Amino acid sequence: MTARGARTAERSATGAMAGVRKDEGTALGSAKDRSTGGSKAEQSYELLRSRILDGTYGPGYRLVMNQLAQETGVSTIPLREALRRLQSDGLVEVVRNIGARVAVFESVQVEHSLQILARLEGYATAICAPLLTPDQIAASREINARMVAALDEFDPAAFTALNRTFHFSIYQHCPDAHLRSLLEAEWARLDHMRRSTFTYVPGRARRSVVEHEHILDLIERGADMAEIERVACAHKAATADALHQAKPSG
Amino acid sequence: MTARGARTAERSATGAMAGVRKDEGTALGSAKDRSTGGSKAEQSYELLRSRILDGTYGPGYRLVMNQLAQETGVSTIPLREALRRLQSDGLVEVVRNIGARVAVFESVQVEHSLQILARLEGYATAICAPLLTPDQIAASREINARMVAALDEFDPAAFTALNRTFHFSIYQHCPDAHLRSLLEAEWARLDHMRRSTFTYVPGRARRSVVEHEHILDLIERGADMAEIERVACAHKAATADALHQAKPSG
DNA sequence: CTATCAAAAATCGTATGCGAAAACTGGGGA
DNA sequence: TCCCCAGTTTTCGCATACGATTTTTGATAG
Repeated sequence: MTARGARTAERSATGAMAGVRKDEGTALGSAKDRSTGGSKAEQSYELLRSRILDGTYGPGYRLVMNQLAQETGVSTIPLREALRRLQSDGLVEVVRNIGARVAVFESVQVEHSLQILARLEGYATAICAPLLTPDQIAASREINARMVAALDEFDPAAFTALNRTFHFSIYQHCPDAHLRSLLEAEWARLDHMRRSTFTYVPGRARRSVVEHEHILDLIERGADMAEIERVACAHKAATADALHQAKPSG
Repeated sequence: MTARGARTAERSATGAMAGVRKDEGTALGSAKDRSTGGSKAEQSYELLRSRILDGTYGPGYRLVMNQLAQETGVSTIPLREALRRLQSDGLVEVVRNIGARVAVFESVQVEHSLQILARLEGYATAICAPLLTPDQIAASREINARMVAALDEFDPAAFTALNRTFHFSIYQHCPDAHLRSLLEAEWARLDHMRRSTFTYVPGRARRSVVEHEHILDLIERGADMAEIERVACAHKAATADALHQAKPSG
């Protein structure tokens, strides 16, 4: 081994993130952009991600680095990193020497993602259940009530958004940060996929809110974690199945 | 479509100047390496990842870009991408303007990861079960037999490696590529974590191979997917529980 | 001897520029 | 008419260089 690297890994074992707060500097990105995030790579990642998720860059949209650089005012290097991260997230597909484009999903993958999410969410819901305070349960119940309202107003978009908010309200304090991260990534994928193939099974939403209430009841009465997991998993798996029934063509 | 026209690449505002040519056959830079491994970013990713997973770069090891660049012969740009991807994988922690270091895990996270893996693996095993041919089942059974052999020879490392091989032999043909990707990432995390806190519960391995056989039997006789999922999930969750019992301090 | 501050070192962040690989386009031959 | 091939264009890949920020250290006052 090279003796040169002997001084590595010795410094500052604490290494915690320092709360830096330094403004002033480059002329390109507007000042507020920097305050929100950190590096331009980070900002670019957030920007591209939000644009993909809100549909500005639809499925199949080609993300050309030079073009994006000119558009956002940053150079290609931060954009490259952002695209790589989005690639890891599964939101864009990158081909060497060809380019990157927003991922295109087939409808069957929505079901796949829902099934994966069912498992993760079931587990997360179960381990978070004993940690929830009555206040938090009430807040979740209130979100569910707003879902009913969105349903009455025939607002599928709001319903979907609230659905996500509902589930995150349950496992937002999940002790396993990695699990939270996986859930967020999977929800993001799902949100984007639903933009590709807009899927909405009519009868499903009504049952969904009923199941939400059931889950909350189980949590409230301190039910067994295994049962909560089973119910929460079945809840989302039922959505996947409903989708499968509605679109057997794939 | 619409994205096609607005390009205006705007290149080569500069004429011909400073034709610097570099032709050094460095460690990663030789021409034939490109055909084998892809881009240098990809190669760097694979290299760093393998070194982290095989323990060359242990937990907490500081990954200094300049040093890595000098060591591997590539510039910092591909290394940055590699580190970002490893960050997404959860194998390294990157702090802005500070540096990257190999992630350090607490023993409780091994249990968390095992629990997550249990859910994903249970589902994957279930949906792959009807797709397995008798030959493939026989191959999996043979791997399980080698696990028994490793157990008789008191070779925990080989046992762990075979355990991974066994499970991948079942869901290697999983129709959901994303699920495969998640499983691989989670296994990688787990492999690395086990390097941090070497965990091995004595009695667990024997039961593990028995449960493997049980899972194979269920697959062979075409059992219900729900039952296969339940058993496969319980199999790995039992490992997590065994760990929890053995180390209540974590 | 300790605390504080300034200068220096170390490290990351990103802009610029050039080379290389793939796609596109046009012309020539079967 | 269709296929093949060479030149052009577009785009990514990455090496270098410089700027920004953080940490460390050495000197100095208390």
